[in-house]
Amino acid sequence: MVTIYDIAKKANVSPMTVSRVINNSSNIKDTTRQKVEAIIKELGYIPNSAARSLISKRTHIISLLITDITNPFFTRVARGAEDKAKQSGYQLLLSNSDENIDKETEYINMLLSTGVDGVLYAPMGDESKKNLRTLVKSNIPFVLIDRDIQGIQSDIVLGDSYEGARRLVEHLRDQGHKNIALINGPSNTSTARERQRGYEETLRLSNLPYKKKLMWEIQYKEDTADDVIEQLLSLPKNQRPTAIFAGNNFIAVNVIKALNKKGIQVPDDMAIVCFDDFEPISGFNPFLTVAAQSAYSYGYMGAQFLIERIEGTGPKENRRIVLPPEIIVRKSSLGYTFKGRK
Amino acid sequence: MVTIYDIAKKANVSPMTVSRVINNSSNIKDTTRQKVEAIIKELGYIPNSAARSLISKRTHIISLLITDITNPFFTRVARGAEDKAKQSGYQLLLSNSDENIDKETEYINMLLSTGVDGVLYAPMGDESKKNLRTLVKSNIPFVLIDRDIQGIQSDIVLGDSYEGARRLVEHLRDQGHKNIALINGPSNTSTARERQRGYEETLRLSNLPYKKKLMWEIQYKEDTADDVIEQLLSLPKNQRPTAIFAGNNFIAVNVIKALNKKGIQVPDDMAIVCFDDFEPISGFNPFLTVAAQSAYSYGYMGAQFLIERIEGTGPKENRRIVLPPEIIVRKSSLGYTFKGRK
DNA sequence: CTGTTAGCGCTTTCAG
DNA sequence: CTGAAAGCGCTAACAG
Repeated sequence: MVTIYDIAKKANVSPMTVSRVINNSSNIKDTTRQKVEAIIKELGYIPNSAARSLISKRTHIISLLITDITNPFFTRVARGAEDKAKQSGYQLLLSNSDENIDKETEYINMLLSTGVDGVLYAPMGDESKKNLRTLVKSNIPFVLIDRDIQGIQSDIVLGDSYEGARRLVEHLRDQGHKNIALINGPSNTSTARERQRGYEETLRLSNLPYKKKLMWEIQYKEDTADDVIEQLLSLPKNQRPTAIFAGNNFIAVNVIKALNKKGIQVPDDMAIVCFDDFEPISGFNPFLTVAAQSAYSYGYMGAQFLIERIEGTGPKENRRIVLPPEIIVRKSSLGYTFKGRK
Repeated sequence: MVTIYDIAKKANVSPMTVSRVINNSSNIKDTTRQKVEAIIKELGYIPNSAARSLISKRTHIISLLITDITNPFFTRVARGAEDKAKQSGYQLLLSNSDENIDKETEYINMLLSTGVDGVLYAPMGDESKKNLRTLVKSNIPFVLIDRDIQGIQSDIVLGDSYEGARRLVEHLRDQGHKNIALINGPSNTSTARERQRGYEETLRLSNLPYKKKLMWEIQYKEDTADDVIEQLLSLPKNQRPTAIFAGNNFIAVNVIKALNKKGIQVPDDMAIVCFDDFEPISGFNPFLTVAAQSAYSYGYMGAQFLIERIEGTGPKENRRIVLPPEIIVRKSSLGYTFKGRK
């Protein structure tokens, strides 16, 4: 391994001078600088970042803690975060919590000992609060993305789940649907709660009575849609839903699969809408009507805010960015059964 | 920041004893260990990994260098790599080269200075050789995934592109297609070359003459499919393809979009097959006939081999794992035009 | 079983 | 503009 001492010896200067050259310090004679730079190149010297971190307390690594990179939503969050990180000279550490609080906690501990400069944090749910408290105690900057946690002060970038839900349900209503079911994600996430609020509010304002029997809650990751569908289909004909609002894209997929098993076709026999688009596939064989979120921006802006916190630029007050979802109407909510009934 | 000195003072032992406790060294009196551990917990001590790395030359970070996390294929590679890394106590640094050699080189330089323990490397193409040489020179272990590079010695995990191509083209032939076009990725990747070889070989063995005019090469990331489709459609009727073998999933999507612009419907007017599935969406609205690769395994096994290299376990000889693709026949290659013609 | 010493590679501080 | 000394937090090597 080449060190500044090797460079120094060969250049007949002190290690300190080499350090100054590396750090682009001013107050260096041009000829000295050139001589040193030549030798650095010649020997292929690379600064040892462990030694630097030991002094600077900075690693230039930020952690992206999400629930699952495999979800196209988070894939794009990751891409946005990575692009911004790279631009600013940071690297991105990837962690999947799998919506599991223990796994999340394990990662938090790994992150703390790795000494990341900050955490871009999509919490699995309200239980994440204890992990966030750990970060606060350790003085590690973080920015929340996608899901809000009550009582935690930080910058946050998320989507308007309430508004998206409202517009999705309005769309179903406008298609003539009366019995609209909600199959939501777990209510320990702010997004699920907001989506439910939007759902209930829209039904209320539309004079569509909402019934507990039409409202279900399942996990984002485990597929337990079969049970729910079983229950929904066993309702008396006049109460049975003709449309389903799924909490997110994965739930929608599982719901559709469960429906298909029962011989129910989407959209002919059942309309489906959900949150989160399926890029990049949605571009060519579009099927699901969705409230698409600017996932890339969540990552990009989140990383930007985080880096500003790390570097001490950026405002005193916490920023809260709420991005509007875009409703994209596709086949899954445009069945034949209700066409023209409006 | 809490250090071993703080712990030592409070426990009335030497820093070295604290260090031994942290590292689960044997030869520690049980009472001492317990006393120290209690204080570690009390003060919330976390070992400083920069200081450790400075001595051990290990960061317990491995880099995943891929072309684009946004491609579902690489998303799953990443997931596999991360799962294995976590199991073994490593963290994963994410880097997207975007099929761009300069970006890839930039990342290699960042990695070198971060001091990662190893690189799980999906090279953008043959140009990556110079970056691989850099790693070799710096003595950083790496494992290749997905794409092979001539003249580089290392463990490698990849798919059988030749075999997959053969079987996709045979499938098209069996559907009655005579004029089968190839729209391949850039020939500076081993995968594209192998797929082309499989394509040519199958046509030859099937006594289907292959023509230069039916063979095209485009980028994986830039969408230049429109030009190619324009050219293919302008061929005289008896030479015009009725089926297209696309080099990968992204190319297939762009090809389908380009066809649609021209009013050509898939699969009725044109059959399409390609490499790489579109998980997780393929599960419910399946459309493309594909040669699906075990992307997760590439990442998982690749990470395993890499960690074995890092830790000096594992065999002397380089391992070469070639995983067979699975052909999944779906709508996109089952059009009406040729049905029953066989 | 425990402690002392030295040093990993770099930068801060102070002196010239 | 340049250098010497000290130390970041930890552990290897040796001593007891």
